[in-house]
Amino acid sequence: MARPRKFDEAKVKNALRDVFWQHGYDGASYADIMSATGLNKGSLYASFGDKRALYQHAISDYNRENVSPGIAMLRDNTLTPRERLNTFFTSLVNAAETREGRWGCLLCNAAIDQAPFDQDVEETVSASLARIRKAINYCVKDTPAADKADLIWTSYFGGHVMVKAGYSKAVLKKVRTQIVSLL
Amino acid sequence: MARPRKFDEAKVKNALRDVFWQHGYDGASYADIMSATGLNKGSLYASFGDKRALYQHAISDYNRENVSPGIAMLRDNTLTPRERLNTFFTSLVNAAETREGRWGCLLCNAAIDQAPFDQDVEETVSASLARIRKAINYCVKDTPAADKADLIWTSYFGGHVMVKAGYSKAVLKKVRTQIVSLL
DNA sequence: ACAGTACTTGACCATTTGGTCAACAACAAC
DNA sequence: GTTGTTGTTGACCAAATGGTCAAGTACTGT
Repeated sequence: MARPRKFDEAKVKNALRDVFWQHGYDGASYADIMSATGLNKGSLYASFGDKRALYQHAISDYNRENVSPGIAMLRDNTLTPRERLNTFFTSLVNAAETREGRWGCLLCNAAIDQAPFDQDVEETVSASLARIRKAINYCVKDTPAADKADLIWTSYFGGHVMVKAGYSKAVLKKVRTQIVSLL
Repeated sequence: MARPRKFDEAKVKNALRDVFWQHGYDGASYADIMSATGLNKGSLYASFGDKRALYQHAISDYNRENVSPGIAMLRDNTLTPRERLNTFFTSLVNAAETREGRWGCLLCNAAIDQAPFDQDVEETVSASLARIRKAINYCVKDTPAADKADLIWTSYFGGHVMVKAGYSKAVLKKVRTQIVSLL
């Protein structure tokens, strides 16, 4: 059954996600991708397809490893809605002070620089945003903020724009406080 | 005193702003820029500088022509705060259904795809975001939403992410309703 | 040991990228 | 009309881009 793969697929996918997360689609060249994954173009093409396909893999990976845990937390009934929202927006506060944080949110980045030019990306991204929207809705549905779910939702992504713009932790903390005070 | 310029500087700057607004920094090639402005590289270099400088001009133009009027409106005391916020978020609703609207917000786009890699862009963009923040603060300072200004602020930019992701008018209308209901 | 198969490598390709420059053109001052 | 200055043009460049492929390699099954 032929020569086995030399690389760890999960690690390569993580590396792929990180490169695109950090540099965006246009900003990530094959030079970047190759050095991040440790594979060269031939192998990448054989295993995953062209650059667009690599990007899609990156988004899928982000959904699985970064988005889904957040959604699960928002739906975790062992915590109060307030605790859940607080945790959710704390990830934003922390983003403002870590190196990875400055990468922002891959969904947000993809929405802005690729969704208008690639229908597959648009669909994947908006589906994922919709999942988050529903999770927030679920989280606040029995609270005084039940009718403000979409406001909370958009504000989360707006916060990621602020992180990318270089705003400090303090500003994001204010946003978190104001969100939590809704319920 | 020598040969006069053949082009209308204001028109060229508008064209410049639109190209970068629509395609982003990396996405806009000189081919795009030349056909949009009607000038060729030599003239662009002589008049404005390199590509980075062109981008800076685009952001300045956006600030002057697109951001400042909104800020003036938010500070217009002849309107009620509710009217002002409603108008501000209506621009978001309208964005969701026009072609230009799908370009999103240039500040938002610049924050995401260039701010982390270009300190000048970061400074220009975050200064502009700060102006908007102050205007919203001013607008709501004597209302029940006085302590929710930053929430309104981030939510506005989050809304632009949704527009880019392809969300319909209906969703943005919900956000607007929820914002206005804060005061 | 051999053959078959799948993975890996790096050289190679056409195209596009941002950027430069020498030649030319159009005006103002005299 | 001549001169000096500035604007415009398009050919040109090196570097980088995404993508391909023939050759070599490492494993499995027999």
